[in-house]
This record gives sequence, C-alpha cells and structure tokens, in this order.
Amino acid sequence: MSTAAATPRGVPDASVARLPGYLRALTALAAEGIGLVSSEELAAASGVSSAMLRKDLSHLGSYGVRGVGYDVERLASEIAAALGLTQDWPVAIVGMGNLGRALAAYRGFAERGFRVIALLDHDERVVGDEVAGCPVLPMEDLPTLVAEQGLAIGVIATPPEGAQAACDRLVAAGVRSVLNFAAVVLAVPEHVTVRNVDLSTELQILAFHGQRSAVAEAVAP
Amino acid sequence: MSTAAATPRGVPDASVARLPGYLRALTALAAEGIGLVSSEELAAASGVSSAMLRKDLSHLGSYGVRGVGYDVERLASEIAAALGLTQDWPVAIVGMGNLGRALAAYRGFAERGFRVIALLDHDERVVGDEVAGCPVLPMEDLPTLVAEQGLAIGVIATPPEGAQAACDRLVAAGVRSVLNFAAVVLAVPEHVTVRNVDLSTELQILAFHGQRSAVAEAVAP
DNA sequence: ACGACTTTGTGAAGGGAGGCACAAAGTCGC
DNA sequence: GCGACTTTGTGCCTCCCTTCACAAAGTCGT
Repeated sequence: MSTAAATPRGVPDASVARLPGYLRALTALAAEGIGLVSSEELAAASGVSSAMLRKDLSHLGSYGVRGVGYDVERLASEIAAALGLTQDWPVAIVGMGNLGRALAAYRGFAERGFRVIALLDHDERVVGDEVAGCPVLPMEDLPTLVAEQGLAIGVIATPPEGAQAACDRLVAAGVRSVLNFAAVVLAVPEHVTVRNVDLSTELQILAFHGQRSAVAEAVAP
Repeated sequence: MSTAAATPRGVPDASVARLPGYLRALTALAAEGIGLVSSEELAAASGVSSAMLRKDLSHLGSYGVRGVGYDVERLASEIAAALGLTQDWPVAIVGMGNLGRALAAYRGFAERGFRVIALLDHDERVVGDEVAGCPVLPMEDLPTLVAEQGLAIGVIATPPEGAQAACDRLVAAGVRSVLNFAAVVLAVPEHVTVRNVDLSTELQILAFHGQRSAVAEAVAP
C-alpha cells in the first residue's frame, strides 16, 4: 500500500485526495463570511468540475439542499469528520537537515490541526539542538512518543540513504502513516500507509510537459 | 491544464508520472555497477508491477532484449531523453520564507540537472539578502531571467495570499511550468502547466487512512 | 545447429474514474 | 396553494488505466 489504497466500500481514493482541497476552499469562504455556496462556485474555487464535486460529496452523504446549495460550515465540518480531523494527529519529523528544519518551522501544520510533537534525528551531534523552539530528540524516544503522546504520523525528511532505516524505526514504534520526502521507495508492512512527496519527480514531470509544449509550438508556430 | 494534461498521442500522463521513479531506480542500479536489469527487478525497485513497467516502457520504444532484460545505462538515457532532461531547465524560486530558503539550499535540484538560477522575493526588505550563496532578486528581474538565461520553471514558495500574484508575474514573464507549494488553486492560461505540492493535503489524506484502519481494527480486532 | 528456457512486448479483458444529462426536491414569487 | 425556477444527487456512458496472459524473440547449453 504505497500510493493507492483500496477502499473496500465507501469513499474512492481519488475522491479522498480531493477532499482536502474542498475543505480548504470552504475554510476560505467561511473566512469571507460566506455561509452558502453552490456546487458550481465551490468547484471553481477548488479547481474541479461541478459534476465531480457533487459526486465526491455524494459519497459522504447528502449535505446539500436542492435549489439552494451547501451550507459552508456544515459541509466543512462533515468533510473534516470524513477525513478524521475531529481527533488530533500528533506528528513527528525525522531528519533535521535543511528540509526537516523548514518543515519544523512551517506553520501550515498547526493551522490545519496537525500538532508537531517531536523532532528527531539519528545523528547524535544534532540531538539536543533546538529547532523552531523544540529540542531534537534521539530515535530511541520513538516508542515513548507513540505510547504516551499518541504519535500517529511520521514525516521522513532524511537523506535517501537513511530513509528506510528511519521508516523502519517509525513502523517498529507503531506509527502507521508516513509522509516521505526522501527520493526512495520505502518498504513497509501491509497496514502502513506511505505517501511520497518528491521535488525532483515533480520537476521532471514539468520538464516533460515543457518539452512537449515546446515541440508542439515548433510544429505549429 | 492544472494537474492532468491531455497527451494527444504518445505517453499517457499516468506513465509520465512514473518515469522519474524508474530513472531514479536505474541511477541507483548504475551506481552499484549493475549493467543489466529485468522488468521484474526494476519494477520491484520502483514500487510498481512488472506488467505496468513494461507497458510504460513500451510507450517509449523497444529498448529491452527478450530473454535478457534492459541495459541500465541505455534505458536511463532513453527515459531521460523522453522526459526532456537532455536540455537543462533553469529554475527560479519565488518566496524566501522558511520553505523557500530550504528549497534554495536543497541539493536534489542540481543532482538531477535542474539549475536554480535565481531566488526572488516580492518583499524589498528581503531583496539583497544572501540565501545559500545567492542574492535574492526583486520580481522585476523576471523578464530578464527568462530572456537572457532561459528561465523555464518557477517554484512558488510564497504564503498563500501572494501565490497568485507571484504566479501571474512568472507567467507574464514567459514561464510555462510552475511548481506550486502554496495551498491555493492557481489560475493560469491554457499553455501553462501547474503542479501542486501541499503538505497539509498529504497529511489529511494520511489522516483519512489512519482513521480508516483504526475503524477496521475496532471492527475486527 | 537445435531445442529448452527466459524475458520482453502486446492484445484483450476488467475495473474505475470522470463527464453528461436529467429526474428529484426544494425555494421563491404571486 | 401553486407554478416556475434553481440546484442537487445520480444513473449511464465513455474513455483510460491496470492487469492478465501469451506469443514473439532472443540467449545459452549441448
């Protein structure tokens, strides 16, 4: 289960991947004081088609009113509930290099309810440093963090060489969700979900499209 | 054209998205001195099925030898060519907050042939600072960078409020590929490709799966 | 030189996702 | 209270992606 997980019955993975976008748009609307929104408007704000939006939402239930639209706050809390954001999800970041430090300082986590409860590093020369106001802990602390603070999500920001080892320790400690920034394919047991974010991959995909459009332009200028 | 672009004839988008992974695996194999690899082995190293790998590669051409496998170096350069990595792709990073600085210091870009040629920021108090050995330039320099240095890819690492403005300036200067780290949907003309990377979205998807498996466990302990 | 073996490349089948279009359902004006 | 109007929820259709399975093709041993 690396990228696409089978969702036996319920919400298709493709839908789940779009829900955060809807939630984001709804939060922005609520901030503007808008209380009601149509599928057309919300879809435009989320960058999808209105038909797709309605189908996605229909998987969660019927929270709209025909002829009117959706109540912004109600829909936001329904989506949040579907995503499991009513409980909190303690996060630990492993690897205090450039990326790890930037992630530790990033405010976006807290804003969306993800509490970073620990920063860790394998290198004992880094352990004890203070990053973004938190002490860097050794990997040995992982089991305690899971047991006592309910650590649920691990973010891997190590160099590629150390990523599998870091992942193994997270999994051994009981973490079942991993966000991996290292450019490697992680091997994990069945019950662990991994999502990969790789900058080089994204750039290479952009390069492909850039090249394509350049070719298309040369053919038909 | 925000995430999925129609590829008239040629390589399907889903395949393109996996090519960087194959390239990464091949590079690692080459570094180990391995010169020949079967679809089964390469697929395992890339985290996909062998059938999918073969089909993906078949879109590029027939570079394997039946009964033997693929020549690692040959295949790597064919994939690199397909992705357009034979030419270089100058990159500019816009937004010198935490994330922007981390990206500027990240070595992964250069390793895969993406040259960061400029760091920019809209805030004149930041312009002139030195980050990772490069001076931070004002947004006004964008047209020159495109014209004189062939700037092709823009990375947006600004806060959400400034992302659309930053994108507009990139597009106005002639950039046609954008990697967006801000949590907003960017509006761009038809010919511009945008790829989004959002940490909160990824965490929320992980939360969904985490919640799901927790529920499944409660039902069947 | 030939047969057994290995592995690729691909035709066909199966499944899922997105888009279309419309019926259902509710609101608003009169 | 009723008809016109708006917008949701969904059945259906299409297309693309993934997987299966096998024929084609090349190697290696004898």
